[in-house]
Amino acid sequence: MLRFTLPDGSCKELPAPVNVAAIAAAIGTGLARAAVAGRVNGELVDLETRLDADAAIEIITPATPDGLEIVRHSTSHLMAHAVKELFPGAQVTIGPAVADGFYYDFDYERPFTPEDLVAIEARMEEIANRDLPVTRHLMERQEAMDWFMARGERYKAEIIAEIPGGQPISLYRQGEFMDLCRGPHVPSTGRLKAFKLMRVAGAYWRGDSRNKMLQRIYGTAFPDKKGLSAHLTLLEEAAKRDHRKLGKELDLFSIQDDAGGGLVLWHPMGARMRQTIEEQWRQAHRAAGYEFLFTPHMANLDLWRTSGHLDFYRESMFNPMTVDEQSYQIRPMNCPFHILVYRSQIRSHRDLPLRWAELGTVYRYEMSGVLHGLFRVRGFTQDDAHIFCRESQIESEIAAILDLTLQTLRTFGFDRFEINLSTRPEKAVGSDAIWEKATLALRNAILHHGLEYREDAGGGAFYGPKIDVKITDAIGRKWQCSTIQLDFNLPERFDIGYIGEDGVRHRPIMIHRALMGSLERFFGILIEHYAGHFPLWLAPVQAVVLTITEAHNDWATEVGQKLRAAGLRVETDLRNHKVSYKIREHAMRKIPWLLIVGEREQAEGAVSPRDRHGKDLGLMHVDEILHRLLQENANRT
RNA sequence: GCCGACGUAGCUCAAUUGGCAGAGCAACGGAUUUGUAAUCCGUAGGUUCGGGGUUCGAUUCCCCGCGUCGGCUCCA
Repeated sequence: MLRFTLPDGSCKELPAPVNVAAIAAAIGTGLARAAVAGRVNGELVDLETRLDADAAIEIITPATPDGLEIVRHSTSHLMAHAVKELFPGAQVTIGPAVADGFYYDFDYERPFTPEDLVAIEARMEEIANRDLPVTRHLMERQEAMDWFMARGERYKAEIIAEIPGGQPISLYRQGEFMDLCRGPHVPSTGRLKAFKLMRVAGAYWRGDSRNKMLQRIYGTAFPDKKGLSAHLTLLEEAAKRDHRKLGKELDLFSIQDDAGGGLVLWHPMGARMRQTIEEQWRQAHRAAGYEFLFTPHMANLDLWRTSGHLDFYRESMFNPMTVDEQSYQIRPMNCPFHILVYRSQIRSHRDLPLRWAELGTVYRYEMSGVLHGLFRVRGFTQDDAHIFCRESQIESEIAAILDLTLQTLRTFGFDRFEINLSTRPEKAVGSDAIWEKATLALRNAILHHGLEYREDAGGGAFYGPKIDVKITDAIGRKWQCSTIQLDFNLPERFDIGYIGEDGVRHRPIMIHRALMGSLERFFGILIEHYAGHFPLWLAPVQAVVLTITEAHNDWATEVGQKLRAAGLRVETDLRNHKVSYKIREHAMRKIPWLLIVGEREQAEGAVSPRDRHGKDLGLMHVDEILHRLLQENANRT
């Protein structure tokens, strides 16, 4: 008898030999039907895996993240199978499950067309319906290489050559199709019921642009049709929120060839929003004890030589320009300037910490193919700041920065965070002692906030450990905006110091941090997060007063003036059009409040407010709506 | 940068096998004075991304360039 411990702590005893599927069956028929794989002593295995010792076991169903990944991985094999049937000349390479589905890279004589995708998907359906068993086979290294080489699958042979010795080489067979794979996989192709091929794209073998470009087919798969259609709906929803589309519709910004790719033009409505964002930022920083700097957009190339950017950041920098026979560099970062300000006088330990912030516009060279709306640009403004402090102040400064970060993100409607702490990489500057001390300070600051975090060991930059904060938007997508980065390098390179209590010169610690990251990108995220329906405090136009006929123009004008005088962004629409026409137009502009003015309103010194959901609040005195709007504006809801 | 798809009026899109480049919205002019998501009539609007080629004839086919979009880390 073998004894299997289930996740809930209970046990099942079964006579050997037994496989994972049999254990699932012993637990329940429903579970057995849903099972796609098992986890035995922490390791994922196929259902057919035979067990001949006691073990901790878990049955994996597609409802779990692991199960879903297996379904997707198996679907990628299904796709490769279909491709090999339709295009026998195609070589298979790799085909993993990824965040939203899966892909498989092929080497084929020509690119796949959208029509090919339709055919491949149809063939996948057919193979799934054949319900072929998916079975695992172990092979000797040489045998496996010969097997693939005999079939012209050179990529697979290359992969096998790289598998470390001692590791078993496993292949999975479904019908005529056999693929090198670690597994595990679903037990049969019939288990794959809901998938869709999304697009073809070029992708380099091993992601290296020196290698051959392969044809990558992306697809997605779910345990059932319902999951698939929910996912497709989400994609549609994301498309509706696309900031490039909304940016045009709401006339917020543009990016035009005449100026250049990746260079953003902020239109009046977008600029209003940016000013609101910046004003909020300034006020929060003032309250948190920051000073503000303004520094130039370019500098003598020597500055970038001293900072080291010329060595390790060159690829992202624009070429220098020549001024009076000297080379000048448009800035990719703000930090060297802040250091120059620091260095402009002798600093005492009593001066520290110094917290200096700047909305600094920087220019970075990005390859043309990666430019993407506001998300990936060549000129952008960082909400940058540098804190110079003593070692002993690291922890409290980091804690304060975290505070300000979360407070800022919450203000903009984000309240789900994911925090990442990245520690010392192999190659690094600074002593082990300072790394250890600093990393501990960062960890403590996070714990002090009672925040959960993940540690990325070795993921830090060579010049210091860092904390990244990711936010989750309204449709569940994650974005990294904030970053808090310690720097042991620049203070050294610029040889900055402060005089300590002991009268001796010490090296300060430098902290770089950005909360929103790039204002352009953050703005894009805000647009998508709110789908253009901005909260009142951010909306470029907060209310429009609109008339029924021109007999009400005077009153409407007066209302507009009164609201504007109170600091609200209010327009009046006196045009000779039907109300329904005007309402439609402003509703499409996603204006939060429409204030309708007609005979009755005029007579009573009132307006009839209509909220963004189309709800008519009825007659309301102008002072009352003013109060209400101011309230809403102040609450930032 | 590389692979693929795409590029038509300010915007969203049409235009058989190559045969006079169109519609709606927006703009402009006029009529309409209107009560909660589109009043009616009219006018104007184009180097079909740029350049070259094939052809009697090119938005359409071919080549080059530019731009946009989707990708190019997620290791069998």
